[in-house]
Amino acid sequence: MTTIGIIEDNEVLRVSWYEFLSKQKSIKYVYSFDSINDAVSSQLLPNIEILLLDIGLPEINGITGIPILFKENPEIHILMITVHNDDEYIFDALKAGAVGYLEKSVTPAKLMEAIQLVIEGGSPISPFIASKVVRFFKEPRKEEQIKLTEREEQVLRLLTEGGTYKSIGKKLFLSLDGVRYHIRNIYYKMQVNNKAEAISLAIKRRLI
Amino acid sequence: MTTIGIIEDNEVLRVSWYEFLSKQKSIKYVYSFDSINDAVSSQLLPNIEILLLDIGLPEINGITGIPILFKENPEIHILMITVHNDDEYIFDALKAGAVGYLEKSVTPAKLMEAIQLVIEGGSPISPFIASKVVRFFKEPRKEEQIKLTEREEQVLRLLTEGGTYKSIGKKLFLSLDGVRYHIRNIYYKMQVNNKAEAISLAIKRRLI
DNA sequence: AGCGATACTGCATATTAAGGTAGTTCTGAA
DNA sequence: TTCAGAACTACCTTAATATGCAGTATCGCT
Repeated sequence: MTTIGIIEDNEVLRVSWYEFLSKQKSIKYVYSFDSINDAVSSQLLPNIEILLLDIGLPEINGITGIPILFKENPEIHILMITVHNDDEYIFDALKAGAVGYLEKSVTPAKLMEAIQLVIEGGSPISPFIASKVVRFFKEPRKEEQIKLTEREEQVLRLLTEGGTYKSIGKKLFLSLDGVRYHIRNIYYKMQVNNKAEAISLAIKRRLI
Repeated sequence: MTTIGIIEDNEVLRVSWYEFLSKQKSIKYVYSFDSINDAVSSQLLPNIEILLLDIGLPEINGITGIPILFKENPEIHILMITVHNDDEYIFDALKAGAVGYLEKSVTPAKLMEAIQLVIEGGSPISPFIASKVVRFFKEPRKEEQIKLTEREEQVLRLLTEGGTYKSIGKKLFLSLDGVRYHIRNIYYKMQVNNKAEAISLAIKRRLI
């Protein structure tokens, strides 16, 4: 038995979801609001387990509202619901801590499936949105991947952690010049000429 | 009408999928192989649009096989199929360019649904796997958020790009000591004491 | 007018880093 | 056996960085 919340400014949609969800036997209560502020001032947020959150809201939009909602209830599971394939917001929503991302056109059956999934600890993400996320990970499969030796990787990792030549040498049982030697080679391979650039590139390209 | 490939070393599974997929009217051909090498030497890869790829394969495993398969057919859509929730491989597979990630326990109906999705450009990812991906994006919440002033952000950004104090000063019309001043404050706020740590943290926490 | 916060500038010093050049040791391929 | 390369060690010079202490200018607030 779950308690669900809805924040959606479109009355027709809000009411129809409310009615639909209220009928489900696995759902105990359904609370609906038309804005973030409305939800917060209702004091009901702490009771809500799963919240369906629209992105396009008046005053405070869904994305910026996420931290506010978490402040009221750190345990809440937020499921974003979006009209168009609001690409640009996906990552912001996920970063802010949303657990899933559905399109508004979702069928009631799929909605219930998604809610069930959230309860079980899954993340419902509609497949077309997932493909954006997947593309995010895809690395330029091209040729010029920077190939570092094992030793160089160790050194680079310690560099990114803020190690000095001296401390790295101590950890890897190398002389100061040994460390220098590797760093020179790393810089050459990465086409950079200082720590800062090396670290940025290493993290961005996930070399470490 | 689609052409599907299967690479799976477990004969029972391979045959049963083969039989099932062969019966589907939306599928033209199904080719099945028991290893990456088998698939490559068959010369059939260029004809395959969607490939179901097992992770646990003999000799060359699924993940390391991905680049090899792409070499034979850069347009192929690879759908990973895994036994256990092989968490550790998800990101590697996505990085290598897989479009989706399903569990072996998937029902035939869901499998067909996934294939259809791939054809339409989506990414089928089972929700429990998606939740791992989602967690990857999640940022540490407000309280630990480091708040930098605009000026500090500018300086930090230039630092991560490999700028020296001198070059940063020139760009921001600051004296060397002006740059120093901001960097001191940045380090204090970030609780670090050198460029390297500041840059790593800045990128990881996406402060810049 | 005085206060505190913010945004700098200046200087001094010790440490760290970058780049050049050169020599050693070991290993594996020709 | 010889040769190349990798993985170091060594030394030198200059540039860049980290940190401490001191001082100034501006702004909003009381």
